[in-house]
Amino acid sequence: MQRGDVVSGIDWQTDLRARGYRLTPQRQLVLQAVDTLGHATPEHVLTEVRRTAAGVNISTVYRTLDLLEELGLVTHTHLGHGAPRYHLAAEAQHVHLVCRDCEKVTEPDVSLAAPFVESLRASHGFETDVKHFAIFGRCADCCRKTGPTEDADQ
Amino acid sequence: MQRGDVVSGIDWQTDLRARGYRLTPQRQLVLQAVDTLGHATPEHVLTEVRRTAAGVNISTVYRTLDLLEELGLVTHTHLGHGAPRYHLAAEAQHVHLVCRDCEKVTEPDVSLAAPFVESLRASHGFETDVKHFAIFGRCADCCRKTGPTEDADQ
DNA sequence: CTGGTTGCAAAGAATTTGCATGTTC
DNA sequence: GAACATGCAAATTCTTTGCAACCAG
Repeated sequence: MQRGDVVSGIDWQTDLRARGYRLTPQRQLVLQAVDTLGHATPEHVLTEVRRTAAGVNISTVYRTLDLLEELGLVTHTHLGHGAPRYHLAAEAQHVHLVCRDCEKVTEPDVSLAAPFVESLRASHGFETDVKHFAIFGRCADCCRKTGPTEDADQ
Repeated sequence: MQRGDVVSGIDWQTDLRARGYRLTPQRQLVLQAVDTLGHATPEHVLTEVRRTAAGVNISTVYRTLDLLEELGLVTHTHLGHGAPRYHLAAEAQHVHLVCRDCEKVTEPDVSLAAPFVESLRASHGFETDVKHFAIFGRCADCCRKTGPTEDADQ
């Protein structure tokens, strides 16, 4: 799956209509922006969309993101405090390591979490939604700067 | 460490004063409420505090939670969408499994995540803050009700 | 007494909603 | 042309801030 494949594909447009929704420029642009930006906030998406269509309103972005999520095209992740981050569902196969100091986000492949996901299933019958998964801590760079594990758990 | 030990202890009160802060009824009550309630929102804390002291203001709760966090007495966790949840730092030795359907929170011991934390350290030099860690998915009960893994990753 | 704290009200930031107008099918 | 979408403004929700009155040390 490559960047752009989902957005330009007609599958989702067909599905959209099949459910009684309509295809609008705003919906195409929002989906495009989510694809282009990576984990973007609604505000980011708005800014990107407005580069093409200046009149688009923030409430349309919120409504459209909800719709695209309902259609299964995008998902959101909570990276902490602020606004939720949206990305294409198709490219969500990574976990998010968020540094508490520099706020950098690293995205290792989801397979890294597989043993952990499996242990949760075995011990608690819990089916982990890795797409919604954010992991907080301190990145390697910041560990080096701030000194060793001054506050880390474990 | 038992419930109440931190709140009634004089260590934090000494530390508070040593840093030039003052001991007020509001601060004691907020700390007490955090202890009593478990993972509570600021709004929950306010309600609990007002059972004893009706005049306390929400902004005092926010300010006090920030202060207690700075002192290392409480921490907060993001369980998803809504407001952050506060609990005593001393009793934070668990991870949070949050069910996307029923929103129930299960709190298995932090040791369950130890191998995963270790693998992140080894592969990315990332020091995971297990206290800030929320894991989304579907709990065993909801898996049973809704049918098998209709949407789980992996 | 002196400066840290609080309550109150107003300001912000993020998100949602009502509704008239506009657009897709 | 009818129903769905959008833009706009107002309402919500959550949190922060300015400031005068208050109170802990």
